[in-house]
Amino acid sequence: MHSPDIPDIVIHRLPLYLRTLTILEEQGQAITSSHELGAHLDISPAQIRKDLSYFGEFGKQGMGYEVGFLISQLKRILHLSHAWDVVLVGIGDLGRALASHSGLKRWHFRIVALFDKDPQVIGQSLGPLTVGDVADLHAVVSSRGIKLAIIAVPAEEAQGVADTLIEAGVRAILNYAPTPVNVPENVRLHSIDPVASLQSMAYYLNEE
Amino acid sequence: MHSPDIPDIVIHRLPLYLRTLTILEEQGQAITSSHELGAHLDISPAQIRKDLSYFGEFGKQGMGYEVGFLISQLKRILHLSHAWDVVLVGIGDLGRALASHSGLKRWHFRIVALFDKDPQVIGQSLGPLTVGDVADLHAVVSSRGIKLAIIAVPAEEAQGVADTLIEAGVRAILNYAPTPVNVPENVRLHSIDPVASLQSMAYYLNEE
DNA sequence: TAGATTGTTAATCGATTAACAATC
DNA sequence: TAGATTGTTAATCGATTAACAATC
Repeated sequence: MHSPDIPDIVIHRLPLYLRTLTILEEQGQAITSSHELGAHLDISPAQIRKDLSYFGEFGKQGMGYEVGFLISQLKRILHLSHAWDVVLVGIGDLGRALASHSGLKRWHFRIVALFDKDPQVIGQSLGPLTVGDVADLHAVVSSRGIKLAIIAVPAEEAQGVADTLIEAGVRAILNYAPTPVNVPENVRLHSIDPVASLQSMAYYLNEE
Repeated sequence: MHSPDIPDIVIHRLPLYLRTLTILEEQGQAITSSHELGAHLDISPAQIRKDLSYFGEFGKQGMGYEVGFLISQLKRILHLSHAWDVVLVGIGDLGRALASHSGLKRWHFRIVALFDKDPQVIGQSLGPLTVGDVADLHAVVSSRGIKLAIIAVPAEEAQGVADTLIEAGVRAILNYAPTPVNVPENVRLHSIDPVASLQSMAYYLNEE
């Protein structure tokens, strides 16, 4: 399918290349170079060329990269050629903000099911969707074959929700709960943790 | 002040240690070990000991680490002994969710000022705060000496807002706008980008 | 052709891990 | 004391960068 030996950090940079290329394309630019991409992203040209070389040859010597072609190749590599269904668990303030996040739709991540455990929240409508009872999470995820999930529940519930999702067939989780979540190694996990980010940034601030 | 040669990736792990230690303390545990911390976080014990050794000696051979002591030391190292004022720019759905984020208060990051450019939003109240006009951003940030900012504006406005913040004295920015933001090297920047995260996770999912 | 830029190799740089003496 | 665990060194591992032949 795909080489399992490509470093994860390389995979993480591909979406950045894709986004910059998309902006260039919207601006009507047909050709770019590793140097130009690197300048936008603060990444060295050599690294960009090396990253791309894991997947093939996409440029022409002396000339650079054709923007539209490289976009199509990156979408193919990242499996972004079709839309992905996503389940969202935890409909608090953050969950609601994510449910209406236009950037997800724009990039063909469709939130197709919402769940919460609070009886006050279950049954509420958000746009076209109705919040389901987390008790039904396993059944819905497995019957619909959903592979991607976003967790926005309190820390205490995150591990349990993750376990249910994985058992139901989810293969990748975006976790907003401020807690470590353990997953088997065949499941991808990204945690988004603004408090941890602020805490590490505080290190670099002088005390007053 | 502090050694500038400590790897950034080490600094990023310290908040994870701090959070796990805090959970252990809440559970009434007085002593822990690099092995136990590592098991919670999926980090090797050797790495935890090495990370801590950049800052001093905090454990006892044969015994481990005193939880409360290590917490206090990590807070000191990360400059978390006092509260930090934070300015939040961009009061959309995500901005509102962040404004009411209890985890920030819990960790003594106080959002003390809100800004937006939309006349419909300016003047609205969120809890104790009123949304200000982004035109006043520079004046408020510089007069209050705010060093930390969260950006939750649309992509097109992120760079301009960042430039204003930095000019007004902000030294670290948590960026939720889905766009690369360039900052001088004496300013810290963390970008939170759920779409990029989902895109890189999609790589690991088989197409169907 | 001359200039530019790719793809790739080898060198460098940096982070992680294994191992163990010190010692509680 | 015996067992356990730290702090640290050296070895290993992996990622980034520099350099350049190939060639558009």
